[in-house]
Amino acid sequence: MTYHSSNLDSLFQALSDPTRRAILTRLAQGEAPVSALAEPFDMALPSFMGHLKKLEEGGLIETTKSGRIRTCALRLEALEPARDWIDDQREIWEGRLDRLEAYVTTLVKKDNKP
Amino acid sequence: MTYHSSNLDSLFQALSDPTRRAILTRLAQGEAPVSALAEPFDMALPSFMGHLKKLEEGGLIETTKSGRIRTCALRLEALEPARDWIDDQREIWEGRLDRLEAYVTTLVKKDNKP
DNA sequence: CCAATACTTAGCCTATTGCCTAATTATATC
DNA sequence: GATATAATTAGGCAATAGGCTAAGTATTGG
Repeated sequence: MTYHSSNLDSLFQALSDPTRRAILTRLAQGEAPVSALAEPFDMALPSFMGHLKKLEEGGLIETTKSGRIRTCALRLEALEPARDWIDDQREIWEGRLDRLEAYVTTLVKKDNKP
Repeated sequence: MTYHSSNLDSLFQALSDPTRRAILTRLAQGEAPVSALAEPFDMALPSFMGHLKKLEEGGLIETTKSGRIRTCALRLEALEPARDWIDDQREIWEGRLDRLEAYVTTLVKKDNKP
């Protein structure tokens, strides 16, 4: 059984921290340099950079450095695989119900045709 | 700034492991006892139980014990907050674009009415 | 009642996470 | 060219994660 899909690991992992989700929400309003991003957080800069690194590993942000300023931008499309996985679960679940329904229907038909 | 929302933490955390996602996918097809669930995984039972515990903490499964058998069932609705959070990000993003669009429209109007 | 079954608990191990401070490096700015 | 600014690197620390084995507790079937 192949139950690994490396992207979802780092993606969900990146989303599992409130600081990181807050960063994403901030970036959903527009890109920003590291220091401006970090400002609202009561955290040393290296710690904050660690979060940015996790977000980048998860593909959720993209950063570019120009001069001494590194600018961070959201990569919204990176959320798609997460959303898709969640939707897939519902589909499997609903598939299950459909099958159960089909099965029950079969039983009823048998009952009505003895 | 309140950037904490404890549920999403444990929810995304629970989803960040391939073994746990595989368990959920299995459960989307129907509930199952622990040992049957564990069978496909090359892992000691206590380790596997650790994953079940994480899933339960994230609200993703519900377990009930009857006799010596513990049955696990998926709680699909627990995925909603994750899905909602993801959708919210897109909305914020789109809101940002709308505002930009409105701004550009304003500029154009100004240009056309000197 | 005895043994097999199905978990549970306890304890140990290594790697990762999340946070820190201090020191460096690389630009700007005066 | 000296100094401030923006980020980075290095290293340390406690807690959590994810795995293990071994031993313990209920239940159930013979």
